[in-house]
Amino acid sequence: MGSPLPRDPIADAQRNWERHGWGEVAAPMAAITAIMRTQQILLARIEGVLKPFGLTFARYELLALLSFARSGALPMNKASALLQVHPTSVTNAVDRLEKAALVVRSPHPTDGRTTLIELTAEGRTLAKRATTALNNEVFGRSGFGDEDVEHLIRVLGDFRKAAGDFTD
Amino acid sequence: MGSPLPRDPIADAQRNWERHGWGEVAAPMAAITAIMRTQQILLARIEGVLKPFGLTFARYELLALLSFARSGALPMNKASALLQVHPTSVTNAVDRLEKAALVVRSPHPTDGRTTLIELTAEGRTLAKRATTALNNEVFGRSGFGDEDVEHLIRVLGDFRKAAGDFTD
DNA sequence: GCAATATACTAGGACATCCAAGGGTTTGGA
DNA sequence: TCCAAACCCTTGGATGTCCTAGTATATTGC
Repeated sequence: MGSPLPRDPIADAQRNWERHGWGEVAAPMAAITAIMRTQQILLARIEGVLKPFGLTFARYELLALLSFARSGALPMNKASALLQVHPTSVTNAVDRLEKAALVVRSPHPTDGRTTLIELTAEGRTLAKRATTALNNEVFGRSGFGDEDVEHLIRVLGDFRKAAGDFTD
Repeated sequence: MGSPLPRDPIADAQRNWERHGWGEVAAPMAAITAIMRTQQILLARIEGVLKPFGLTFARYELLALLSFARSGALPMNKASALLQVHPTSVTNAVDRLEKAALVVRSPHPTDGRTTLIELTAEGRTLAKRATTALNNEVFGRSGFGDEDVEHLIRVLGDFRKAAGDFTD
């Protein structure tokens, strides 16, 4: 999107924070800002790999989730909970996936309120192909060292748990 | 948005990856997914704090950036580069900030292509108040330990540099 | 058994991000 | 000098996220 900057803008922000008397929180501010930016970079890479498949990350996540469900189907509310996104976001993703014939909506057998999302054969195939691409082109070349990966999993896991994501 | 899950969905995904023969990349996948989710949680907290000020994070970042510029003004392309977002995102943010009378657009004195964004008095005041709130309610209570913060800054800094964000 | 409450999904709206294109301004090489 | 290439900002369109209702179906409690 732009050429490299001569200096790290987040390190600069951290210095500005310190210079203005916020030294106490300058480091956490920098860490949080770095997380935001890293997410942006990673998302762009992922979307780039998924584009040829006609998928976005949101839709891919749903496909992948369904592909791991024993029956290949899940209630929408379950998907919303597991993906940790708003129910309307799932509705949105399912609308588009259904248009692409990758999933189908079907009524829940016993609960009339619930809608099941079911993977189609094409959906399952595409999920597999997209997963291979992502693993080869993004996750397999994350740029993070093995130790850093372990550290990230632990630190962010603790954070997410403290934030109320899960009990465990 | 939902109540806590009984189990960590990312740890489950990692197990699924391993179970399907992707053990090599399961850990980086989990780390990356954790970064995405952590960003989502942090963004929600930040937006929650900024809402009373009538600000979003994107607009706040622009205000904060301007407040650190000596003259309180910056060219739009400079802001785009420093915030590392697409130029159209800056246009969008400036449109709204200008409607709220927090910034003003003015022509660049020597380059007719460039537009300067300038902080108004209210903009400067609001930036200061919002910064205090964010520092007290988010950055000051990040939930990350001091060592983890240092580690995050280093690891993500290396990642961003490798991704081409800056030279330094 | 029936009304009140809780749940599930969807429609509409506000925002943010990016990409593709278009119009105006500068710069640089022929 | 002058025109093509480069640069800057904006408009319009596609997506995604969330929130706030609104409708339909289940569950609960009296």
